[in-house]
Amino acid sequence: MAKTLPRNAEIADQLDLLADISEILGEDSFRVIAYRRAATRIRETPGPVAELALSGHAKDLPGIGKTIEQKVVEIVNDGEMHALAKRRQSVPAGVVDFLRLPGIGPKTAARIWTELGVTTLDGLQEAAASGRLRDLSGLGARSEEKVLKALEAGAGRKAPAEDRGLLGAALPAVKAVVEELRAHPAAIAVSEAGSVRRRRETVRDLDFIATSADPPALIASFCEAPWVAEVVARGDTKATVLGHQGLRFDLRVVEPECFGNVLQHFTGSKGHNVALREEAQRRGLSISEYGVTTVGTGEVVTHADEDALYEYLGYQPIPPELREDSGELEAARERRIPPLVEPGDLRGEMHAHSTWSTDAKATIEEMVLTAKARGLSYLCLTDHSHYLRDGRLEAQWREIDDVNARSGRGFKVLRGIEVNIRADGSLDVDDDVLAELDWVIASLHTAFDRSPTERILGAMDSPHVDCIGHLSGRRILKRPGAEVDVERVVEHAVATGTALEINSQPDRLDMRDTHARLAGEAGVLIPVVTDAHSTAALSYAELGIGLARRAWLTKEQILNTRTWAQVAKLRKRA
DNA sequence: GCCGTTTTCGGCCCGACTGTTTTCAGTCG
Repeated sequence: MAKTLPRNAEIADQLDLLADISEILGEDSFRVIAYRRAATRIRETPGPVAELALSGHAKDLPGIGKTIEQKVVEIVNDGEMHALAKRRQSVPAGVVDFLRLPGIGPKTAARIWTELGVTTLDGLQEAAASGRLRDLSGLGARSEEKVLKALEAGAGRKAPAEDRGLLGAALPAVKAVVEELRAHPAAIAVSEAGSVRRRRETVRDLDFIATSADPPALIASFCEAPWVAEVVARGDTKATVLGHQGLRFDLRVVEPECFGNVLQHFTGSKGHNVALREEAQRRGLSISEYGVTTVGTGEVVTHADEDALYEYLGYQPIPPELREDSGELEAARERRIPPLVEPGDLRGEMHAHSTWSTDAKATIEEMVLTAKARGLSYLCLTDHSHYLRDGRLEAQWREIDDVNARSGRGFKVLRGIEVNIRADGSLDVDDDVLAELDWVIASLHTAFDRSPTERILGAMDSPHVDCIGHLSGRRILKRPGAEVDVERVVEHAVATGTALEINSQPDRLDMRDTHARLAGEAGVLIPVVTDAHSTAALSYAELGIGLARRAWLTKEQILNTRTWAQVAKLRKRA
């Protein structure tokens, strides 16, 4: 039997651990950076990197060379990179955990271990409590205090992803704050920044950049807003506050002439900025949040406008969602950044539920009214198949007909369904019933670990299945989702003419960005859907559009930017 | 360890903050 290949996440974790250990051992810092870069690259690669490494193509990925490719092959063969296996012998496992504590980096971690002989978090806690930490030069009572406080809060013992929240939870708050700041008389320009602006699926700190005629007044209004639970830091140009749900908001007020530079800097990503600066450096330019310096002359140029900054550097303006160091700089140099799909491009909803699904909250009519108000012209009602047995499907159709009769021209409800792909791969609705429907979504809802890829491929073979719902079944921050071979699925979607949805539920966002990009490049038709179980949830479309933009998708690649008549012609049964 | 519009060798982003120290190394984003 074939060996199961290590997942990208596992390879990346090993590289990150190797980087941590190498850093503690004081090895060449540029090699450490190379390990970390490779780890990030591998984590963001849509297909299995192990497979690429075996065929000698992993080194085609930027940041991966012969040596790291070989290390990936070692994982396949022996379960662990040899360099990692060797170094683990020399550094106690607990010392690596020190790095997760604030203020403790590789140098300090190494000295705590070698000079104090402390090798566990418990040992560190004791050393800090008994005042032994201050024996190290450069560390004092303040450092001990900080370490103790962090350890009490559980730092170092949990995974780093756990302090992130869902974009869907943060985005409404971010928009409200931007609007509030803009309405202030002292405000000139206000923008969100950071990972929210890039529409990353999870976020931590929420960043805002503003220009103002009276910075202290704007800062004051920000800190004294009713939604602020605690002011963490407050200066004349910068403040950090906590909201009541624990979200952290960061506002920087800057001079109007460098608004573009600061916004670009604080939008990130870090990888994008590093790559941008490296390219600039080769041309004798130095970029910072304060402007672009020509190294030879010392001349500094600032930009009030972010697009103008990119143009000055020789790039087509790059939408925030693409700034992940995943090919956007090269594309922008060659002016190949595509016009990305926008929220207003959507014409219909293709995955939504009504009270016919007992887990949903709104009637068909209520869903229709909200969809209409959002500017849509059709809605595929795709209630769960298991709630539509024993004549209930026909009854649902009668209600659909009634609603259609009442809502008149300009809007249409289509007969759809979301069928389950059972553990054995079969669909839980008969073909003769599916044949009568306008839109059929097949989804995994159970047994995620039982041959998910084969079950999905099988569902796509059905002439009645128009679309696969939430491909992996993941719940962000809750469960990882099925191990689906996305490359095979995408290939088969093209071959069978099956669509693959982008599900906009805040904790699904499934397919994820890198997979959606792969599907789009292959020519799969991709509906952006909300899977709404309430009228309010129809607004999640914005999250799905953010995901689609992160996947470099244009209006043409998104199925429901078309009218229903146009969509119907693209169905596999058409 | 990776990489190339000066380079297959010799580079590798930038600035602020922190805690400690007295000029800075380490950490952070």
